[in-house]
Amino acid sequence: MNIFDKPYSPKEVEEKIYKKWEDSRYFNPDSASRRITGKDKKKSFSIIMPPPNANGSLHLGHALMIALEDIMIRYKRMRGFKTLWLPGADHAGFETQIVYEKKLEKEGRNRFQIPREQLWREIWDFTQANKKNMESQIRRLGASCDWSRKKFTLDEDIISKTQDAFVEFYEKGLIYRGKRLVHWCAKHQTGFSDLEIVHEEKLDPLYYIKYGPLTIATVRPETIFGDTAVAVNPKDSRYKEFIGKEIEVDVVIAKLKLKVIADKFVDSDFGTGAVKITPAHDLNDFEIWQRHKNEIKGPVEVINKYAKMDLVKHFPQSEEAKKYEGLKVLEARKLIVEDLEKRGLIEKIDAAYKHNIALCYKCKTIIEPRLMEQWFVKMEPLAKPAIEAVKKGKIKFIPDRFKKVYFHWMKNIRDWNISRQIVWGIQIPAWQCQDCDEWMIFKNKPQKCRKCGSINLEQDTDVFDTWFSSGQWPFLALGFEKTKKLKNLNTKSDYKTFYPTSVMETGWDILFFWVARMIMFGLYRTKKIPFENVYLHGLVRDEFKQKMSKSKGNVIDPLGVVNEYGADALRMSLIIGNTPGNDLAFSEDKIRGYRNFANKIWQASRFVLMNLESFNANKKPEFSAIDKKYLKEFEELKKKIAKQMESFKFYLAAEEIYHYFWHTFCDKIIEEMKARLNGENDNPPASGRQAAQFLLFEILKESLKLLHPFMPFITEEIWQNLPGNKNKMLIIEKW
RNA sequence: GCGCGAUUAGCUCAGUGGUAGAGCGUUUCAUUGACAUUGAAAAGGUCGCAGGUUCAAUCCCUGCAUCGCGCACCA
Repeated sequence: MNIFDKPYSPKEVEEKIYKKWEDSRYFNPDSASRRITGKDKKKSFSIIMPPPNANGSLHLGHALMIALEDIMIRYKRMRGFKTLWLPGADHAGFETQIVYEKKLEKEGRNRFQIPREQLWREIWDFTQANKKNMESQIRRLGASCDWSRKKFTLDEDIISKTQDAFVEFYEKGLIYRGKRLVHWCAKHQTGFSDLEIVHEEKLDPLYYIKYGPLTIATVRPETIFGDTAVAVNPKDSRYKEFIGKEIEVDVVIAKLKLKVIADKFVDSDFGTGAVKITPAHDLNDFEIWQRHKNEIKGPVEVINKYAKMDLVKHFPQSEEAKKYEGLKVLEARKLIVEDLEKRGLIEKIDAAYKHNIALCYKCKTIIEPRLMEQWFVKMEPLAKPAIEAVKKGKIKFIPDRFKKVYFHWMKNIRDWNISRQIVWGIQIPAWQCQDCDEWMIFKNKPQKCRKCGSINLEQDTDVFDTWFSSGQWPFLALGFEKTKKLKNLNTKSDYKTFYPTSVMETGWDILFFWVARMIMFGLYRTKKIPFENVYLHGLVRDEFKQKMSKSKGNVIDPLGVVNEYGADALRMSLIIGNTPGNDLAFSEDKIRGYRNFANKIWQASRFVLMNLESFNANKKPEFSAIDKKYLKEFEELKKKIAKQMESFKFYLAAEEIYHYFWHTFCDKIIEEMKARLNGENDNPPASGRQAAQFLLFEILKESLKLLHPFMPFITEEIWQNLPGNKNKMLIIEKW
């Protein structure tokens, strides 16, 4: 029975072929490289798959990532490299926790009422189920990754080594605990790093408030209770006489004695040129306080973690204070403005002052800066070598322009708050004495407090920012051991063979979150770059360039597409027309086009095979001039495509082979050969037919190889049905 | 505010210092002989605007405009 008697059915073929690949174990470099010969056999090529978040299903962005990486991997494997693509899944700390919290909400439950261990277990089960589902989805997309090496970011060894890193950083002085203003989301009840907040332009009233003898302008009058000073620019002649003096300010619930200080930060042209200083609730004011620690009073916290007023403790004797207690920030703002107005203390109000406010990136709740003790990583010493490595070209960015964005961020980097007040993550190995508050950093619980000797020690309940562990993913996933000397490592160690990895392929949107941190951590811990190339893909958008989102209803499910049109068609439609760093407009029309192309490959193969009667592959026929021209052309095409593959121009390579196969091989060569295959216009008939057969068969075979990285399933299926290819597999053929 | 992109055919995008390219779409024609998931052909572009460099600019430089994005502690 000839497989070409039926139309090509991706659904049947793809699952069958994937199973064959897995059974062959050729995804594993140890098996595959034994079968491939070539001068590059000893060289390795490795990609660590960015582990998808184990909190949902794969979306088109994942499909794009899989397609790109599989193309590189298959190409290099066929080129004879020892090729490893290591798959994994990410526990995705905060992200997963909020996905799970939404689920809890639907069930009428609340995370704050669930004991820590139980919540952890529940989320664990949740991620395990997602993980399994995602792995099968990755298979459907044709990923030739080595499943025997798959890793999860909460595997025991990963947790352990992440904690080691924290201890090591601490010992080297790169970690400190500090009471700082932290970006706090009152809804999620956790602090964030600078990257997890977004800024949004907003119009708010700007209040001019009589402030003792001065007038100040503010958008947050409710923080007035926490004011500890007034600042002016040292050069501002209007306020010269006040500098260094104390003024008395009526803040409704009390009279505050505040010192006037001079600081260059203050812009004389803004507002009145005098600024109220609230170190507990404003990042700038906090910094001003730090510069004037000896002159003025420190932070007075008047807003609590629920973003509600909390001031009676500071003003116990004030009756008025009780009125404000427990009010939400915005309610308190309204009330204080009313009260100030009653006292004639509001000078004027600019109704629509345009400014930027900080929001939680996830729920868009207004960030309430809050004074908290957290663990911070000193970034500057880590950033320096990471900037150098890119500057010197040890790590290349594709596209190159992202270097600039990277440098800009790295040069202005600030210390990184890695404490998160959630349960889903790797718990920080820090222990606090309950008697004297001393902190100790050890992998395991110390016997007793080093300061007071108490045995009453508790572990920090906070967990790491998930990027603290993902930042170390490339070397941790490859089994890096800090404790052993490198030369003592088993020679078969994956770390030794595959690190530094060849390419990190991921979305540009996580350049700072992830890529930059991997470079910093990699250089610091392993003394090597974690990868040689960074390939950054863009966002997959809908056909109108709109972001896909559930609420817009324009989400395309990659698995739905695979079921209807096949993974090969999906992959082509994600690759062609998609340049690195740019977003992609995606539509079903496009997929249909490549489904048609798959059919074209099928039909062309069918035609060539149908006409192979009495063909002797071992006997090289006499080629005509035009035959030679075609063969030469094809050789040139191969070289061109190889060059494009090496320079990461997959969109060009794919288009090139697509165009050649359809419009040169099918439309021209096959059409021309038809007459010769039928023995027409041929003298003597046999040789012309032989040459035509040879030519068609040769170009078909070689085209399948060129197409394989892009469309692995259909090419493999056809390959195995070519005469003489029984039990042979295209996946390990020499390119 | 600082920075980064983009601007080329109806749409989505490539591209190059020397008569403009692809895919999709459109129009016309063809066709039971691998394939209608097809073939042949056609229409369609002052390559955002203004200067400059050059023998020659869509490409290099400068400025401007429009759109998009990133970063950012001016109350």
